[in-house]
Amino acid sequence: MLKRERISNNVIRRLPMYLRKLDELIAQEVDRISSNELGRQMGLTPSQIRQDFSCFGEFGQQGYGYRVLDLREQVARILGMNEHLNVVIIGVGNLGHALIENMHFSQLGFQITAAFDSNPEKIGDHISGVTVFSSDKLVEWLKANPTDIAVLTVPQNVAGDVAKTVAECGVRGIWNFTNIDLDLSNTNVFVENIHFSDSLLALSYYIGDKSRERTE
Amino acid sequence: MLKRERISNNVIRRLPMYLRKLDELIAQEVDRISSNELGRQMGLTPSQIRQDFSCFGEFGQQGYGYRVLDLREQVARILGMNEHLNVVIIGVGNLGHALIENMHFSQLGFQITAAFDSNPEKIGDHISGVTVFSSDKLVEWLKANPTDIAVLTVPQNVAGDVAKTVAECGVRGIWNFTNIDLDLSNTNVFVENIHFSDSLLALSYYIGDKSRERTE
DNA sequence: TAGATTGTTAATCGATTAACAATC
DNA sequence: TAGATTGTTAATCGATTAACAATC
Repeated sequence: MLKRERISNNVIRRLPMYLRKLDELIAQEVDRISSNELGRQMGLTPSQIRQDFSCFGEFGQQGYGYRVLDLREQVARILGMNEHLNVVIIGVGNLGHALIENMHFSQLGFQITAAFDSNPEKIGDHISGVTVFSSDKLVEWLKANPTDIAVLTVPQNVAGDVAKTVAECGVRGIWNFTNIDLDLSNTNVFVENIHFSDSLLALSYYIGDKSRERTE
Repeated sequence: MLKRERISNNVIRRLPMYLRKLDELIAQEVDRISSNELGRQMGLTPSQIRQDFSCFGEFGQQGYGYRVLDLREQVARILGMNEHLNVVIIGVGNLGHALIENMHFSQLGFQITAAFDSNPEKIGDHISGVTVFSSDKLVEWLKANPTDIAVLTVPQNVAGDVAKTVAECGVRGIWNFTNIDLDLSNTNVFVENIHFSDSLLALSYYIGDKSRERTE
């Protein structure tokens, strides 16, 4: 029954994992799959899988399971992959460059509409079809071209200011690759962080000698 | 009381956040802080903070709070930042390059000992003091130089093989930047994933029109 | 129809929050 | 000493798992 409850973050974070697995199954030309088999392959319980999907609707068929193509389409839709969200890249250093070249934004349903950098040598460059503009033009450009997502791949020391700026220009989300926690609590902008060092330190913890946990 | 229970992933993932905040407080020359004030600044409850730290020992003082420097040192130790873990970078494309140049591995307590790439033009390069070797030398090199962490910034199509190789050579952790889920379930290697597209899709969900959640 | 598998409700498990005695 | 704040135990909340009637 379609309850309209708030969906937990844990569920949302599993959706892209389902998407990846479903794409894999499609590549293997698997037509249908049960929650049982999907759970086995993904290391989740069948219960959890059925609970997760049931947050969004009834995508399966009793006695049959889920049609892989249909389910994939539903997950993609829920994640907003059909909305052609506009993305700008701010900061075209190695990382910004890497994202433009290697992330398949368009395959995921996004369009990179522009990139910005403050280095005069980079302005006018075209990277995988994306034009690099001067950072000076950022505000003007955003006002003329409503943008959904700003990718923040700038140096730490300017991250806070740039975030504030793009928030004021009406972007709805910031994909933050800097290692600082942006404070945009007084705005409606959603911030998604990729904190590399947090991830590395967690890895470090997990491979560490567990005896170091306790001083005793 | 020092129970030796398994510490939950949620707690571990908060440790690097504490570290960042504590470094910030140190920069502001704050000497002591209560769980109350720390919670206010980080958006956590004081209870959670005290619970988190009490997993590892007794780091505070009743009636006083926590000494910022001491607490920072404890968190750093728990995360393994005093262990000088050895890191190799495999794949020196834009992303590998970006990590070598911009992540301050040594500040976090890691040493990058080598980088590897299959492109002959890159071999012999020095990036921020790190030498790029031929991928052909990887196995030989790892056998001669025990290595804790392999950073996987290679193209997707070789990721699985490279992961298997480094696992066999005895690395303890893989920092996986490819968009595939490595299957190393039959090894002791811990895999930490940075799945860019999962993160972007979650962002997309959260800025999306919530009415799209339900078909009805 | 019989078997399989969903969607959903109920039970369990774990994580967060609250409360408070211990103590600096 | 009195006030503040911890570390820890108990209570609550939420997420996962199990069970099962509905149904394809």
